[in-house]
Amino acid sequence: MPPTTERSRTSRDTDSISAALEVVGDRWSLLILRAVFRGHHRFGAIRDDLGIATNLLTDRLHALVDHGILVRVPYQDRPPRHEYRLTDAGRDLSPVLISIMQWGDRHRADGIRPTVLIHAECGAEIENTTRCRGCGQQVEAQEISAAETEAV
Amino acid sequence: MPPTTERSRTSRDTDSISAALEVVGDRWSLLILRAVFRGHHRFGAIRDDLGIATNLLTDRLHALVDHGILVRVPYQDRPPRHEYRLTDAGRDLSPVLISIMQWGDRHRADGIRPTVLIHAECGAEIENTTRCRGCGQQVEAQEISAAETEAV
DNA sequence: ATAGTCAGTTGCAAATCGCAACTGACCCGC
DNA sequence: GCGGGTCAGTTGCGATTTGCAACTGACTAT
Repeated sequence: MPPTTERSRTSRDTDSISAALEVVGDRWSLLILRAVFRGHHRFGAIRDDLGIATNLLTDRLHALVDHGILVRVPYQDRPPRHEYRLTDAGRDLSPVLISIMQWGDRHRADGIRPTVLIHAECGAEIENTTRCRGCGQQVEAQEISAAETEAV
Repeated sequence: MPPTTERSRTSRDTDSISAALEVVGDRWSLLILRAVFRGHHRFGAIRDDLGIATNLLTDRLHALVDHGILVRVPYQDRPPRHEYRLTDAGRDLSPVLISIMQWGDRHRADGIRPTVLIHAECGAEIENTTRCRGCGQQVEAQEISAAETEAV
């Protein structure tokens, strides 16, 4: 007999998008990570970059550390101070940030000029794409289906 | 004289990531879009897929329509009923969803098997990558810098 | 007439957010 | 050794947003 819960099971409980959004799906976490990607590693620098209330910043930083996205590394002893650095899992979020940025540039850019990312090693432009491993083509949402469910 | 505001300007006000997150940066919007991508186009279907409270679903759907991500199209007259379909801007969010999904599969998958997306036309696997337009290499976060700011 | 579906409203309690003020450990100049 | 400044937070509290549950209104089906 399958386990019976009070409420019927929804796909919210069982998939990786929801699991990811539990960690970075609030109003600040991705912005904090963006700040860290940009080189703001200290409490005050992130606060100044974002204008976030300090109690929220404290909470979010701790949560991101707990979830293994940031690490807190000391940079001086007296007084004890630390900075926040990305873990591998944190760095792996860069495609999320970049795809959001690209969408914003395309569909929300009201006079803001798009951010251009550069590959440090060769100076060319970086882009995020969703493509087919087989034919190499960039694919549109309509052409996507899932192995088990219907799409995405 | 430049316009003076009460609080100093932060990067939160001026970039496309924040602009995008204003639209899809809450706890439900991306999950709703995922449901629509999966083929749930009607109020009840989305509600059942997500287990979301109906007042919130009403709000979010209206907001997504207002922001041009969904359209409300009638599918019957008596009683008047509509379904929610993706606009081009909405479909362009698929890379965001896919990159989040891939991250979740890599870093949050506790026994959940990863979702595999298939290119309908050729049957091969779809993946989201961040790569350099010049050298074609897939790039890591460390290798990225921005044209004007420091990174991402 | 009665029940059921669908797409919401409405009311209200609980959780979260955001501002502002405050703390505590320390450094620096004098 | 005292006042002023920095840094990284806490604490208090009102405002906003969520989440649950009950209810409504337009219809269909039996």
